[in-house]
Amino acid sequence: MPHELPKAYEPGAIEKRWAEYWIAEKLFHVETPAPSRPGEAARPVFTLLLPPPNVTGRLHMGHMLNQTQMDILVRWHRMRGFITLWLPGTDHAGIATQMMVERQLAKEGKKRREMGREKFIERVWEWKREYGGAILDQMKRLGASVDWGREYFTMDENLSRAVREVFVRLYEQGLIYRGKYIVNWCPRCETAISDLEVKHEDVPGKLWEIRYPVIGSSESITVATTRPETMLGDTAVAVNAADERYTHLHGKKVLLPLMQRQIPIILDEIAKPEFGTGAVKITPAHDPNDFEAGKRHNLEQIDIMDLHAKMNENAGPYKGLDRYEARTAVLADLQEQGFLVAEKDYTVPLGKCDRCGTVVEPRLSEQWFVKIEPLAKKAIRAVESGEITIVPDNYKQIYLNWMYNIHDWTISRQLWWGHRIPVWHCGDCNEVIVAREAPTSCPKCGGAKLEQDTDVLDTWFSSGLLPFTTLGWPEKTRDLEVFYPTTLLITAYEILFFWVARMIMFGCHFMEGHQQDPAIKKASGWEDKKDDSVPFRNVYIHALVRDAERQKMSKTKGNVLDPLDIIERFGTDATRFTLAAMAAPGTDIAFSESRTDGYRAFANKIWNAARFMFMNVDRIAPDLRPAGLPPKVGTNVGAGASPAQPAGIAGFDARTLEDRWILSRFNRATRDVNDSIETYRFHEAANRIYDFFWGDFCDWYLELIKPRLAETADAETARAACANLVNLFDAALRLLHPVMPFITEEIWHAMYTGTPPLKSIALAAYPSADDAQIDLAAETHMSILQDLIVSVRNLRAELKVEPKVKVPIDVFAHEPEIRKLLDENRGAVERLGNVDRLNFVEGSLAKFPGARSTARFDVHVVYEKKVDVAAERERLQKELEKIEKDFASGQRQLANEQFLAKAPAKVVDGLRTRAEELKVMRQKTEAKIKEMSGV
RNA sequence: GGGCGGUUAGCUCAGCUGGUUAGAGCGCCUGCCUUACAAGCAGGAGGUCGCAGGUUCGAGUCCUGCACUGCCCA
Repeated sequence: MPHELPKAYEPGAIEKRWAEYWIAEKLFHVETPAPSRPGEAARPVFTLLLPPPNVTGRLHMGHMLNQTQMDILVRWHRMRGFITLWLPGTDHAGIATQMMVERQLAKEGKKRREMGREKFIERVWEWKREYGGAILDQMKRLGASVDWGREYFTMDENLSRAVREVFVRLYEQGLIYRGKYIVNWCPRCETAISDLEVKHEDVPGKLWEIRYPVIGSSESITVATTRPETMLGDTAVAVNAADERYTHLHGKKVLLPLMQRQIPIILDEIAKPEFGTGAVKITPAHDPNDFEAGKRHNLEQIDIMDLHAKMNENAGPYKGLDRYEARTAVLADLQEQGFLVAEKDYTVPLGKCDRCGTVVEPRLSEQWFVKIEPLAKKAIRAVESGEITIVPDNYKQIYLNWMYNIHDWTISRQLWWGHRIPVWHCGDCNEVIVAREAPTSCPKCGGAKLEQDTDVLDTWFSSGLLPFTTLGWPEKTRDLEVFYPTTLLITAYEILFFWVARMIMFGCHFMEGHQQDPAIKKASGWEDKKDDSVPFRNVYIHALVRDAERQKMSKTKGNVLDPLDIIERFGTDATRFTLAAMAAPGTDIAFSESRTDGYRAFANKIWNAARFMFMNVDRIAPDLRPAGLPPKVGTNVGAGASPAQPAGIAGFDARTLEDRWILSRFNRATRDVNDSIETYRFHEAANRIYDFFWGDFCDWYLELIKPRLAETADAETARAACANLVNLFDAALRLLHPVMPFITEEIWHAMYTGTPPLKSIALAAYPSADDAQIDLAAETHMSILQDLIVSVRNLRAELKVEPKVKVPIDVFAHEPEIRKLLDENRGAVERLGNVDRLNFVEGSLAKFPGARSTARFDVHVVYEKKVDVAAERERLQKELEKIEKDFASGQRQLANEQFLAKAPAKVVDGLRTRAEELKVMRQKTEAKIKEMSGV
């Protein structure tokens, strides 16, 4: 069957088709492996949890980068014979989802509270069923080779049960408590949020100084504040005991303006003498520091706002005003009554809700907290001891710093959508009942008036459990034995604390004592790890994707790139390749479409190389198939498959210089690519493949073997060359597959004309390097040959030889070996240099105009047209200067005894060789300049 | 205020543990529709590696200071 491939690569149709095929064939589904039988070797395991995107989310460039990197590693491991499990799922995203549905309701003129909790939640589920799969559908377009059969959602019943189990256990262990504290409150979302969900921002604002009259004195104390409205809730003024300005006022009281409340002057460290007037107002119910100070001094806590941040009855005449209206009113009244001393410009730090941008209000409220220190301790140890590795390693220090300074975690949210806290309150005796399942009566008083806590848990509370709950915890499952700890987590820096740190804390706590199946652990290379409680062995933090101007992408700036749009225009493979090629660890990616365009061209290049191959196969050997495919290497189903695979390229018959050369280059590239992927150096892997495929394979190898494939070549030669081409191409496709899965799949299937030995190239073996196929001599020789051809082309351009005119060349090579090499490959020189005939001469050609020299040869293009003497001399002069400079610096080093004594022999030898070459070059260049000056 | 990064070609970026001649893509210039590919081919120009010191036989790479710049935390 002849191969009919369109002239240009069109990714759209091909990619969609394969994405669907992979899912329909369940290629990436992993059955739980049974315990290995005695004598049977266990297969290594690679497990990866997909950071669950929000159900409300749409795919963005960050997801795409993340998933590209994960997919590269996953496909690479799978092709290397690992049992490779990649677990996909979505996160219920409490606040975001609730907001989304509320917005939808608002359009219908409905409100959440009028609707009632149950109906609202039902509505959210409806929403989820309808739209919740959107982001996963988008993922499918990326080709992510996840196990769709194991897809999870954080609100699934089994995961929810695990959440309750965790809550109850932590409570029983004294690690969850309830209390009235100052928390970050979002008045728009009407819920408490954790420290991490507050984004700090410095904005220009004012600092007001307010005078508080001292009772029984004509004096006043002036305090400074950026939030004058909170004075309504002041219950003290603090001064520093060491501040002599106020010594005489110790023990006195002030009269709070507007409220006419007598409040004490207290002595507390919170007042810093060097700051402002040295006196500060204390509002325990509206500021976290004041809250602490209030506790120290047993001050009254006067809450002056409601949950919408509007003034309540405690704010007296200001009741009903929103906090900013109240500020204006308070300032006006203070001014009028003569208490406002000054107003100064000031930079005010503001905390905003991460979700909705509303300014967060510190609010006194009753919340549930996780006592974090005991959990943090284990999580610190796991990273410090190296049981978990974080790459790049500067994030290790960032993680540890944060962990050392961690605060208790507010886990309750005043939302309806989420895991409802498994706590019931007895209406009769106020007993608090913490239970896995809803109790029917109060264990204390027997009453049946039980009401479940109205709060839900922070979404991160449940996602922090995923590494083990997705594998069946709290049951002791075989999945946990096999796949836990997961191998790797790849995620963005942004959620290092939100998610990564919490997974580590929960994992180390709840999986303490867990042991991975020893045979699998050993096979996977984790023998030296002691702790199997960790949620993952490695963490790789990937970079941020920015726009081409290095700006962070944001909706407000309008510079957000939609990956699907990019994919539409350039293809998924090209987009993946771009992200891979730009993903140097630790560096943000300035995504540029011109790069993607370049890699689309790369895909097209591959496509056309394939067309060339098929054109020849169809004519020369239609029955030809790649050789040496080992059976079922990457198959994911059960055990039995062997990761053993032949290294190098099977069935490659290296007959000529270019054969030996390309085989060597391929093995070298393979070795580098494997090393790079192993160490998350995706950019190196991508660039290495690119250079090999385009620079070596297409630019040189294909051109060099054309004569062997030509119609005039003899059948046996042609068939052998064709076989090499096919085997090499097959190996190159496998090498590239993890980065560009679609085009490689398409061509690979075409190579088998629709009847491949495996369902997918994704299940074929990944190439590994065979050192025996690395051939230094071939690489050196080839590089001399390339030098000669390039020199000839260069001279032709310089002499302005008509493109179609073939010219004779003279070549001088003083080494017989080089002469032999060039003689044997004269055909290549003649064809690729557009040379009429290559003649060897006995003397140096360096002095001729229209000649080029290297240390190994001189070449002269015989052409009547005169060179531009002035230009040529200028060029040579420049070249000579460079040679002199290099030579001089080399000589200086070689004359230095310290250098000879201390530098490694390899470096010294290299320099000596180089010096010899430079000497020759200098001589030749000088001769030529001299000759030209004489003309 | 504390911490972490960045500064290399016109643009966007590589350059790992210091070691021979600092690379790529895009852009630019010149010439080519050479029967796989004009999304291509061939050739070319373009860099005092932010500045100043220091360590070293040797520094784009390590150290110190400075300048500019970005991010995170409080």
